[in-house]
Amino acid sequence: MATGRTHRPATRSRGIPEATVARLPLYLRALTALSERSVPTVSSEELASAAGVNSAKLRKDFSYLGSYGTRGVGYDVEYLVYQISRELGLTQDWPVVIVGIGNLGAALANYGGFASRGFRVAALIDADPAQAGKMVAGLPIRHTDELEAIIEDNQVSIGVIATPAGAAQEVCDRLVAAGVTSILNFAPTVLSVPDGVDVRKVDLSIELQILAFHEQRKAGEDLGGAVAPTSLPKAAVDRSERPGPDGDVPVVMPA
Amino acid sequence: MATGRTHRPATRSRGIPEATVARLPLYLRALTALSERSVPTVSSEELASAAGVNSAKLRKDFSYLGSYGTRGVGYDVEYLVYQISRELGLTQDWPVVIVGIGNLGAALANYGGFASRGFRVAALIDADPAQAGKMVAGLPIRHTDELEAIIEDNQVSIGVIATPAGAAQEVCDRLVAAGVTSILNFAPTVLSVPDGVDVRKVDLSIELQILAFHEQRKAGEDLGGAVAPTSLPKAAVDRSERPGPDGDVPVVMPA
DNA sequence: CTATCTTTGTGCACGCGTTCACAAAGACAT
DNA sequence: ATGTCTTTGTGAACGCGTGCACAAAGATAG
Repeated sequence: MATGRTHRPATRSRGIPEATVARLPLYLRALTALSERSVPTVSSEELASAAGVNSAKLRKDFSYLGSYGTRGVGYDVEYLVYQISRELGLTQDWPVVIVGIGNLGAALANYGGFASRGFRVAALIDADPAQAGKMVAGLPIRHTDELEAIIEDNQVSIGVIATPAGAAQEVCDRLVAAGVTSILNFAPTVLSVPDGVDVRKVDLSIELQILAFHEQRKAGEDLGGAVAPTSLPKAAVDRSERPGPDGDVPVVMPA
Repeated sequence: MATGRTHRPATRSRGIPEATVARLPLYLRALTALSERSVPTVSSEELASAAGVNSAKLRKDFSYLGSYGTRGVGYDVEYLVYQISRELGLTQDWPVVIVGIGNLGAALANYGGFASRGFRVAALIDADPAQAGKMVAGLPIRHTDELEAIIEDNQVSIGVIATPAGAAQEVCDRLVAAGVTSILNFAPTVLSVPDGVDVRKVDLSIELQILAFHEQRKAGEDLGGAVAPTSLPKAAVDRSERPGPDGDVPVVMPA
C-alpha cells in the first residue's frame, strides 16, 4: 500500500486528474449500454468512439484507475462498469434534496438518470406554502421550514438548487449549515461557500451564449471578414433596452 | 487590420481562447447587475470577485478583447456590457427552436434568461401528435413534421434538443440537414455531427456523478484511508441489479 | 515451445490556460 | 507642472491536459 505520508493522508496516490473524473461518467454510460447488449469485452478504440473521445485519452484515463485491461483483448465490460462505479462512488446510495420545485425542479425530480446511478431523491423542497403537499414524481413537496430536519433525518450530503437567483444564496447557506457538502446549482448566481464544500454550476443561458459566439464567428467568416466596426466612441452605447426586469430568473419560480 | 493571410481568413487576430469565451457570459451577468444598480465603473478586483474568478484572469481575458479599461480607475460598466455583448453576438437576434417539450423542454421554454440575452424561442417542437397545439410559455407546440419548414421560415441556426436519448440523434440529423449549425444537447447521448456544426452538451446526471466522486473522497479522508478493498477477483462483479430499463432517459419524454 | 499478431499502458513533447509580478499609464492632489 | 497613488495590461514561468508513438504484455495459432 506504500504509505507515503503527505499532508493528504487518505487518498494517497489516488491523484485522479479532474479532467479524467469528468469523463468517467461518459465511459460508464457507454459501458452500461454495452453491458445491456451483453457484450463481454471492448477495445479502447471501440469504447472511445462510443464515448466520443480518442482512444489514447481513454487508455490514459483508465491507467489512473489501475491496469484493468488485457493486452491483445481489451477491457472486460462488466468488470470495468464495476470499477468505474466504485471509483465514482456510485455503489453506494446518495440521498439528494431538490430545492425549488418549478418547471426545472420538477423536471429534475422526474429525471430517470438519477435513480439508475445510485442517486435517490430524498425530498422536494419549495418556499411556496401553497405548493406544500402537492405530489411531484411521486413525492410530496415539503416546505422550506423543514429543510434542516429533512437533511438531518436523511443524512443528505448532496443538494440541488433550482430556485430563482435571488433565493439561491440563502438556500445554499442553509443547506451547508445543515450539513450538505456538495451542491449542484442551476440558479444563475455565483454561490459563495466555505472550504470543503463543492459546488458545480449548470447554466443554460451561458451555454447558449457560447454557442452564439461561435455562430457569429462562423457567419462572419462567410462574408469574408469585417464583421462589425471594431472601434466606436465610448459614448455610443445605446443599448437602451433594459435587460429585463427579471434578475436573470431561472426556469421558474416557486410561486 | 493587419491581414495575415492564414487558412482562416476572417477572424484574423480574433484568437480569443475558448476558456475566455466561456467566462464572458459570467462577466456579462455581473456587469449587468452593476449596470442595473447604476454603478459607473468597476475595478478588475471588484468585478472578478462578483464573477467568482481571480482578477488577473479577468484582466487577461479582457485584454483579448482590447484595452477597454482606464488605469487607476477601472472599467466603464456600460461600455464593457456593450463590448462583451457585441463580442458574444448578443446584439443581434437569435431565433432558437426547442425540440422535445417534456418537463425539461417546458422549463427551457419558460426560461427568462433567454429573452433577456437576445435569444428568441421561435418554436417548440414535439414528436407526440397529442401534444401539438397545446400552449407552453405562450407558444403552441408544433409537430415534428413541421421541423424543416420552421427552421427555414425563421432562419433558425441554433437548436436545443431536450428529447429522450433515443430520439436525439435523429432530431439532430434533421436539424442539421435543415440548416442548424449550433446545437445545445440535453439528451444523454453523444451526438455525431458534420464539421462546422457546434454541439454543446449539458448532462445533469454527469454533474451529480462528479459531485459523488468528490463526496466519496471527502468521506474517505475522514476515516483515515483504506476506503475499500482495492483488488478483488475479476469474477466478483455482483452488481446484479440492472441499471434500469430506461436507456438513460432524460427528464421527460414527449408522451 | 515458438512465432506472430493484437491491444494495452506509458514516456515524452507540445500547447493551452493560469498565475505571478511588475512596468506603464493615467487620475488626482498639491 | 510635478509627484504620488491606483489600477491596468502583459511578459514570463509554471502546471495541467492532450496526443503521439512505441515497447511490453499477453492471446492465439502452428
